[in-house]
Amino acid sequence: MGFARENSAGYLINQLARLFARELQHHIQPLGIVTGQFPVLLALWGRDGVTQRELLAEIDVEQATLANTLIRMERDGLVKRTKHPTDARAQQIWLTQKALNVRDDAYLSANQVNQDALACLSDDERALFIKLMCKVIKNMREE
Amino acid sequence: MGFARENSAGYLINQLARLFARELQHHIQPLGIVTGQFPVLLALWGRDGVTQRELLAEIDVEQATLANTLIRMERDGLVKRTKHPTDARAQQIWLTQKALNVRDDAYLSANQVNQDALACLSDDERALFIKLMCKVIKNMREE
DNA sequence: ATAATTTATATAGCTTGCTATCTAAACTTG
DNA sequence: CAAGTTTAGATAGCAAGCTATATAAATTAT
Repeated sequence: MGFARENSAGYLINQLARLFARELQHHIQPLGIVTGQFPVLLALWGRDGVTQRELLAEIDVEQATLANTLIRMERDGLVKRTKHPTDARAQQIWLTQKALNVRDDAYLSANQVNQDALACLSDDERALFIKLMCKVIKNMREE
Repeated sequence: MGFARENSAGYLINQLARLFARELQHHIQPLGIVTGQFPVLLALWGRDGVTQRELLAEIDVEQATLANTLIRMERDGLVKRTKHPTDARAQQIWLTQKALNVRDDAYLSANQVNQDALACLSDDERALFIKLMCKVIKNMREE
């Protein structure tokens, strides 16, 4: 019995995730945003004015992680929060102009990173790679 | 121009990495080890008594990350460090009996997690998935 | 042999993620 | 309506990663 890193899905995925994160970081740093803010921005670019809970439903992180990310995003001038009109516990989260301004460049960056990373694959391989990842994610979520 | 999370390699890989880490965490927690220690243990189970620099050469993290991981491993009774006989700057890193004892169970855990995660794939798909990941990693390392 | 450089490791300070727990408001229910 | 429960968010505290910088020993070069 042994364990070979080069054939361990978990090991490889960890490597990949860090390589992607680093690459994206380099691309979006000039925009004044960081990787952890990306999924939040994606959701809010779709629709803002939502509560933290509604936002959470669209993002695959724990509530505490999102809460902390929002604190940093507010600090960085990416979102503003207002009291919810009817629920005193809740808040509404709004994008600032700064966050709206970087939207297109952020999309471009993310697409570029994905494209460069997968440039070594054929079209078929790329599609298959995505498909396999989705399959495994689904499987692991069900476990 | 848009951006679809479900088709973004980076997004999916981040998801996957977190799912794998969480799963492995659950499996190895009873052994008294945590995920970040795994690569270090793998290397040291192969050969211990090495310096931090030699260890670093086998592990894909930054020097500072390894240094901090070693501090926690020492705290957790997994490694001991002795002065290097001829180089006063360096140290030699040794596994404790505790670390040696969990080796087989740790291998089993990691293999189990990989197997469960990829259980939804056929043998061909599994092999291909691993191959594609290696290819992309290699590509990203070269960039 | 001294000065300059490189090497081995540590430390500071940050982000992103996690679990667990707290507070306060809003519901539910007897 | 008061008591109990659920919900919305915040907070504490940790791990694992990063970059940047510090320190001290070793090596190289003058």
